Amino acid sequence: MAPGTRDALIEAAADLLDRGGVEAVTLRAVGHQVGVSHNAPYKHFANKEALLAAIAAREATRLVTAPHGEDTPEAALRRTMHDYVTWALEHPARFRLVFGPWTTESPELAAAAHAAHTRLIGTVAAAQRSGVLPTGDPERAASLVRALAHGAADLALAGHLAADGKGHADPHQLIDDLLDHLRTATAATRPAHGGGQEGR
Amino acid sequence: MAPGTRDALIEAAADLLDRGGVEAVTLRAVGHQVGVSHNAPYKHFANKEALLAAIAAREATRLVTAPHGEDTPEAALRRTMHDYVTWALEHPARFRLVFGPWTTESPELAAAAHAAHTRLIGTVAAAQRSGVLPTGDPERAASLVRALAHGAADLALAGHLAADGKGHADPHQLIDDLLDHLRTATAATRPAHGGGQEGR
DNA sequence: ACCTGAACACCGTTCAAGT
DNA sequence: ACCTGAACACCGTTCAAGT
Repeated sequence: MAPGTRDALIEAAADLLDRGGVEAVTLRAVGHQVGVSHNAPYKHFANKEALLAAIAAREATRLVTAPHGEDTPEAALRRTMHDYVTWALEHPARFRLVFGPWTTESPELAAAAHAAHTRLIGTVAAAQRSGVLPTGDPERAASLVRALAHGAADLALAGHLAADGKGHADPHQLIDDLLDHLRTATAATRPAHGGGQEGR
Repeated sequence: MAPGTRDALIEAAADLLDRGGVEAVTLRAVGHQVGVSHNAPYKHFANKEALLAAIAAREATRLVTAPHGEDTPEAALRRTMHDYVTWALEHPARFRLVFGPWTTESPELAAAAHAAHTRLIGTVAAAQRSGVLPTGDPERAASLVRALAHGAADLALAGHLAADGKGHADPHQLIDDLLDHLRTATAATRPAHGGGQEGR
């Protein structure tokens, strides 16, 4: 498998990223941690941004590859969104790297993001069919749910959510609030035929 | 009024920020644009972050100070959220500065943010009373609406919303979608008594 | 009270060499 | 094919002076 200094560079950079944020990942520190000179990375990546993009691609691929237990459509959607903010809160720097603006075009990163997007649309479409999400373009509904989770996570990370420290607006609560309201709205516009799924 | 090089520094920094993002605002460039040495800013700000915080505070104050026309509660809420994303899309760097993580404590910035938060809660509470938003803690409902607008703006700025270029998920559309759904959900849980407000 | 010039430590990036 | 050392341009920040 060869020594694989390229993987070692990514690993070291990800470690520095988790430990001190994106400002802590410097080519000199990365090289030092791997035991290599500070410009050795240029033999494996075009520049620093390409290295960061490689971290983002690795992380995004892992997220998409992670197994999803089989649940009812609504539970699957809820868990997907909760997992999203849980991951964001645990790994702020990775979150910003993957879902922030991309300065470098990375085919793997784009592919992973597209796969995640496609899977979410499928989950949303299933939830729509089971009557817990309003009908309409599944992509549009997916964007709605995704935008809320993203905004809740981003505001929480920035410290702009719980204004009075009373825990008034936990990101997880906001996700449940949204899905509850959407289910209520869906039930209202549907011709009442029993009350939807009560499958446990 | 004195020459006011402090204000000139803020103005120049904001100009550089709009033009080339936060990475373009360098103390040397700021000083040069004002016609002063590159360490003159240290006579007015503790460091670079304090200068950026001053920009954020000025911007946040302007946002809160901006006049709000008098509308029906629902229209006021809708306009507030649309204005939020319009501003974010027009001034991405300012948006990230004001609503991103604060690295420096700025009393003015905190005060402006608190004022904006308080006003939004008032708008939300009025919308709740008029029956277009679900009842419950106004702060919680405000956070829901705010998180969606923030997430939609942030994803759009990062280029992660319109996946297929078909304009499937415009941030403004998502805001209207959310408020439409919330109104529907509210009408459903309310004892029907005519259909809510049709006040013009 | 405000500003300057030189200096320091730290970056990303390039390049001529080395194996 | 991969790596090194020196060098360059650019940062934020500090400090001894100047007025």
